[in-house]
Amino acid sequence: MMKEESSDGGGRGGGASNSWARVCDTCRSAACTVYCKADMAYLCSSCDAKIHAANRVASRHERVFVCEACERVPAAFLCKADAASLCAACDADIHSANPLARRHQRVPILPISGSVYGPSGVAEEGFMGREGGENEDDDDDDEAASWLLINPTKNNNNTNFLFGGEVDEYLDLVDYNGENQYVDHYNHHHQQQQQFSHVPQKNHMSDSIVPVQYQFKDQQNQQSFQLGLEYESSKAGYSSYNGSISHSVSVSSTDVGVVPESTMSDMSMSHSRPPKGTIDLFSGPPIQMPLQLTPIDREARVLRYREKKKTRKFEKTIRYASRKAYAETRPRIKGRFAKRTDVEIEVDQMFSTTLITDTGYGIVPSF
DNA sequence: ATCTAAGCGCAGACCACACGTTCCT
DNA sequence: CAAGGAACGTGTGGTCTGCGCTTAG
Repeated sequence: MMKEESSDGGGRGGGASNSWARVCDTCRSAACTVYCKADMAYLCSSCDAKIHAANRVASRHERVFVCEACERVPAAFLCKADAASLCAACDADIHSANPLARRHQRVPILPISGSVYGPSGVAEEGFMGREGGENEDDDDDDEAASWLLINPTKNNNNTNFLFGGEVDEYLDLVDYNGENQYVDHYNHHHQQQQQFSHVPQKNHMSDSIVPVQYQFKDQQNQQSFQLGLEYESSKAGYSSYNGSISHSVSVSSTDVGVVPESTMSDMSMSHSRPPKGTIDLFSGPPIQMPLQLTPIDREARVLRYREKKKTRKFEKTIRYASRKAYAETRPRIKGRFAKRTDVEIEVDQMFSTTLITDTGYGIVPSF
């Protein structure tokens, strides 16, 4: 879904967004976040707030969020699964990538009118309070923050194990989870919870994404919870995808304080205690979270998260075509690779020799 | 309303081995 | 410092298996 460097006007760079994001038509510095139909202008959230909060007429202007993928054209669809506003092109691009993506439920995006920054919507401080605030990013921000960042005042002693990784791993986790449907459930709360200062410490688990479920696979009496979400997966008709997601997101709510405590409490979690017989891995003293994120750091991390989210790919990527070719020709027993017999090796050698002599080329890995 | 069994779907494990990377001489 | 070899780690796909969820009885 790589975006081409289109030439449809709109300056590049600028602000805290992508270098190729369209910049605000007003301030010419920040990345635009909404498109005002009435003004036919792309505006950053700051200018949008200023302009459309100026008077009642202006506040009635219908705006639409800019596509979160290309950030260059107005969004046409809202992907519920990704919690992302996408233009038609990006929507088609992203959701044709693989069968899972195709199952994402999208709805035509509705224009915004009135003040999205006002108190009626969300607390101004929370929604627009940050410098260079990106309102369309707030879902992402909140999403990221809700997972990455822990309420410093309630330093949950359960959070450290699972989310012991550094923030980027957090991000990866969220990224991995893909589905952001919990955002809606969390938004309201996290919009009031923008001040996070602690992030987990880096762990030594791995440098890659590890599904949450995997880490607790062996724990008995694991009680999955789905972050208080009603996925309505089967009802919605994308059971398989949501199923997998639920696997990813599902964690032992009892054993792990995956979610910031405050969130947990708001979710009316019914499983607040480990079941009897299980080992509470998190009952120990809380690990200190020394790292404090400055707003800039936070911004950078959220941006990085968003970048990764945009470029994520669900399809399997073949890094070594030669290995793929070998794997496909390799003998198998019940799907498993089997040892080659001498005869097979000789045949292979004959073929490879023939191939080289015929074509003049050997098998060269293609990257 | 609750329990149980059956059915279904998905994620992960498994295997051998060529190739890439790292380390050492 | 460069070159060569050894050792080790990685990646690849089809099938099986276990687990969780849904549905029916």
